[in-house]
Amino acid sequence: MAGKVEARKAALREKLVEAAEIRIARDGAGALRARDLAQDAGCALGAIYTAYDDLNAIIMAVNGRTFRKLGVAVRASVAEADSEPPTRRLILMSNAYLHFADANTNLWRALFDLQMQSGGAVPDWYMAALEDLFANIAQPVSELFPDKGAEDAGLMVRALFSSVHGIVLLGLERRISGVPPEQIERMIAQVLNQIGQPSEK
Amino acid sequence: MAGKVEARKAALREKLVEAAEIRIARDGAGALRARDLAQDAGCALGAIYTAYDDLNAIIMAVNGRTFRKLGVAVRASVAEADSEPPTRRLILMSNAYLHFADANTNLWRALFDLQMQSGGAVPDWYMAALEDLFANIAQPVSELFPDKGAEDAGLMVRALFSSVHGIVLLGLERRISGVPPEQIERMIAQVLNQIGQPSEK
DNA sequence: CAGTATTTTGAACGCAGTTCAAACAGAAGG
DNA sequence: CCTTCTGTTTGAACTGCGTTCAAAATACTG
Repeated sequence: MAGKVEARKAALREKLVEAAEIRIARDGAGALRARDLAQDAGCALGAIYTAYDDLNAIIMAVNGRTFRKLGVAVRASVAEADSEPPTRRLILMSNAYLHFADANTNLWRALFDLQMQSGGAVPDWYMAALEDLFANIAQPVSELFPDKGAEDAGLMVRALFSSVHGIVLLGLERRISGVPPEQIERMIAQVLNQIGQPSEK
Repeated sequence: MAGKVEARKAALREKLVEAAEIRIARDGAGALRARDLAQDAGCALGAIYTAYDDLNAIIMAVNGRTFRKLGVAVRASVAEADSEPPTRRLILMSNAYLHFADANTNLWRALFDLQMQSGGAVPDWYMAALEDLFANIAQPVSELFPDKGAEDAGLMVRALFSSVHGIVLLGLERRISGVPPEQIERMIAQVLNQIGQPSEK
């Protein structure tokens, strides 16, 4: 039976990402240790490297799961909000983004903590996951700025995502921003309401 | 002579930050190695730890210099622009921020890459340097939103800084954003012009 | 110049990620 | 049931890191 070995390896991969996810969520991606992981997954140290190229690959696998959860959270925030005005929908999604980042800080940080040195190329599925996130805000943006061409609209989508990301990023870094979490929502709303306000004719 | 030893230590500290700055600028803070640093500074490995607590403290010292240079660049961008409208001044400063980050990517990244685990507290001068950065944009913001109270204005200042920071951060990460650098300016302008537009009254 | 205090040094320690020779388990043949 | 062969699993060992600290070098003092 050839599938037996495959199945075993798949089970190991699964156990490893699960263990890694728990540890990253608790202590951050920087504190992930191969030896701890082997212990948690009940495998030998070397076994890790039969399932993944290196620790970074495991972090990337965890990132894949995190992206999925983040996508679910963001989409859920506007699932029942079709009839809300676009600015309101942007705020709902941004707040969902904020709350996800706040509740899963270490996992969320790992998403943007790609080990910059290693290799260089980001996997395709990673880019695709980001595009998916962008896609959520493309609709409200096109409603807000119907006159913009495809290129400008695309830039605006990225710009808005990046803005909210920046506010959440520095906002959650209490030590840096000095802003308590409950005020981050207000900052997002201030910026998005301002952006979404109708132009003076 | 007691000052002799002090002077020597001060010279060593200086040589170490300079060497560290060069290496960080070239290879990033994550690639800084104690042994390389000792070689560059022409001192023994252990000597590093007579001048600084650890490598992190040296990175922080480099961050101090980077903050000063960044402050100079941002202030210079609006030095002759007193009579420009506030939105225009915000855009000028943001572009200066972008260009500084683009030209000194590794040094700039190190500013926000504080080793989150170590200690926890950020030094006072670091917070003060950030406040200085914020202070630059407080003036245009108060002109744009004269009705906002002190608290809301403060939040808006932080929100705008964070937004621009986010746009620059993800924008410079070509692998993530897929946006060529010359378009980042357009994103910033789109967002700030939108925010600065007069309300429909 | 001897003796003492201070500073500087780099070998050594502990702890990482990763490798790979050896131990092992399973299948096939005798 | 044992032997051999094959592919898998293992964890000791290798390398490279930040950091320490006993010893060597240097500077001070009587």
